[in-house]
Amino acid sequence: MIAPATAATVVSAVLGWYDQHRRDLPWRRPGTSPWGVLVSEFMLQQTPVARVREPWLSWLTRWPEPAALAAEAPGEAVRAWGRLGYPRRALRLHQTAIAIVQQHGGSVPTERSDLLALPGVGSYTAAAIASFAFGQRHVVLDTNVRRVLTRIALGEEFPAPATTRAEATLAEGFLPRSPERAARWAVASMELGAVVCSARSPRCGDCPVVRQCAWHRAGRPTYDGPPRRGQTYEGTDRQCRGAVLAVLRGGGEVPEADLLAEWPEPAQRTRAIESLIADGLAVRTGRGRLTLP
DNA sequence: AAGTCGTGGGA
DNA sequence: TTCCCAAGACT
Repeated sequence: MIAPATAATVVSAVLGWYDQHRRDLPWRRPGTSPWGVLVSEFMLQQTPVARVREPWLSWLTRWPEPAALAAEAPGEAVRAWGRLGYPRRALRLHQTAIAIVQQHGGSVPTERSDLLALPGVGSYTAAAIASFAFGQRHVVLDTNVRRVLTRIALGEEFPAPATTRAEATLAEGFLPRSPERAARWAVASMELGAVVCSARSPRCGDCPVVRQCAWHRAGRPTYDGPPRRGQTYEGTDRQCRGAVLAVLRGGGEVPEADLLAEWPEPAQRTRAIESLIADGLAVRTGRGRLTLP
């Protein structure tokens, strides 16, 4: 835990820092719709900010509201997703647009429980949308905030692999009472983690709360917890799926036999195609051809 | 609850 | 060059 007075000091300092140093991101512009916020949150799941900027702008131009996307074939969403990665997110975003139209009259729901029920919206994303789009008071615990709080309050370099309840409790200890301030704290603490308190090379010299940071005070000890899971990619099914989908994104129907015919592992190629179909990211048309859904 | 799911860039 | 990891969700 952390002393309430200390938490309040940290919040004030971080809010002040945010006012001065916040990045100008398109989805933070005043006037961004809840739909715009929702789309940004989908795109930002595991994808860096820099790569989301352009796709977000064109996405919102093409589909300025949920109904516009809902009216499209899912494959259009997958194609427009481009190389953002994890294309199932595009599918889920499309499904979410449909759910918003069918169950919420075309407007992004404001209740956290309703947001949570949308496909592709988990604990973090629901809280983020409710906070950023509707100014509500929620614990918004993403990878940035987890790292910031772990360093400040626990004195460790990295949080545990999985979010614990103790961590959520810790985060609640920082959450300001007023919704307006809580919502600002949510973005601000995320921004601090993204820009200053980064995973690789934290810029403690620029940090507004170095003096309150247990990790810094302890001499920035190196992480000694359980091994952080690596993400080997070369040679995996994911790589193969990505290659298949890249071809399908090119458009048209592709003869399955020609699709990645040169792939070194035929079994893996077959597995990738079947799993993409199972996921709804590809469909077989007549005569053994594959296309986007 | 540990694995799976893309892709690219900075250190 | 290689490695690490980035506003997670889902099973």
